Amino acid sequence: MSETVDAPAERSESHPRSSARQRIVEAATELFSTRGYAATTTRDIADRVGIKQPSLYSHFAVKADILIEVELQTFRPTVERFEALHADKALTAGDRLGQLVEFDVRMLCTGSWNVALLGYLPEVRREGLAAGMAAHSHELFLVYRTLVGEALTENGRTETDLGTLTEVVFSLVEGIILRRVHDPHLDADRLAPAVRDAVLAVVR
Amino acid sequence: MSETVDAPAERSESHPRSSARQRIVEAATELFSTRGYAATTTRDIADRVGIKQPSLYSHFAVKADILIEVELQTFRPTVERFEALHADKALTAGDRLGQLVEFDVRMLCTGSWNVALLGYLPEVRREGLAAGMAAHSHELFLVYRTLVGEALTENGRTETDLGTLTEVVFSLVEGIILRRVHDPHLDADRLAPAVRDAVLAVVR
DNA sequence: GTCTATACCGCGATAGAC
DNA sequence: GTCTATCGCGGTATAGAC
Repeated sequence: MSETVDAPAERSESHPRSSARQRIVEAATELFSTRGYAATTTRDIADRVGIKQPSLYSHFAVKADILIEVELQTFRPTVERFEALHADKALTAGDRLGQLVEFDVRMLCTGSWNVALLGYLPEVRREGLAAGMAAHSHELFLVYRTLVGEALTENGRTETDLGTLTEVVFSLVEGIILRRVHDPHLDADRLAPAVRDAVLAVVR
Repeated sequence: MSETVDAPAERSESHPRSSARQRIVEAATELFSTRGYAATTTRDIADRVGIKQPSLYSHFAVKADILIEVELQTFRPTVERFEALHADKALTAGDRLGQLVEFDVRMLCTGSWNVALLGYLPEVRREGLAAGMAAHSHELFLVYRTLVGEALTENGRTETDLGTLTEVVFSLVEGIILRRVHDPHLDADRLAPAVRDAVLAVVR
């Protein structure tokens, strides 16, 4: 569960001299995202890395462990960033909500692949492999609910059902994941402000 | 491609005396939605229907054809309904947009299973099996764009990027599909008006 | 740690009797 | 149209040499 990370800071950018384990994780990230988990074979991954299929098992005991590591490396940095944005009390709640939305949409638009979709794949959820992503998503939902609540009171709205409105805001942001399925090359600079403005209009 | 439907009107409700073919489609709808297409085996489907696996091939030539039929039966009625709502010129554009959103959210919330997710599964898209759903989605997008455009002029807004705003509205509605993955029992009566109000706030 | 060889299983689909 | 039997393939994972 808790894993020590000893790298200085800039590690996840994929050095040219990455370890074999790291290259496996990166190949799997692409393949799982574009083909799905069940439809990606261990041979696909090994081919992409340039090793033979059984060599994967020197680094991971079972296929599912590769997916777990993909999750960890994908969502760890974003969670940290969310916490920082959430805590910056120098801004109004509306500004913090807006910044969070913009950051979130940019993450969903600009990652190399549409990794966020992974947590919604039925085979991933059914095999209980989405625990990390579900936890991340739930934590993020709580942050959104806090900010939406603060923004509402800031705007003098006390009548609204906070839970439902947070669901709507969350739906608006996460919907970007599905948009990206239709168009893999979303323009973050165009969409992020538009979604931010939409969220702020909803809580106003 | 074009298939004659000779049933009177009420056929898709699954009679107790359904044909074997129809029971296959209904079992597959549930299994594909909850386990994914690749992860659902033809034996799974046959077991659910109460026949042996090879008997499926008396009704469908290949597994993919079952998915195609699931798509057809799922999306045909909704498209017809969309057309009707879109064409009702007795209402203002805002009202028509609101009604369309409410209807759409209710469809996404209340179907027996989260079928809409099917069109976003990587393995379905990669094998070119999402054509029907993609066409449905594109057609729906055009309807939304028209209504969003009319609502904007109705509200005196001419400055806005119509394409981007339509993407935002669409994202808001489709995001419900992902919400339902987290919570399969969404309350349509609570969410549909909330999403409608959010959309109307965004175009105001 | 990577390789070759292979075990073992479950998949989609076919053949042919009834 | 459904059954039993089975084929051929490709999946994950292991064994053991190097």
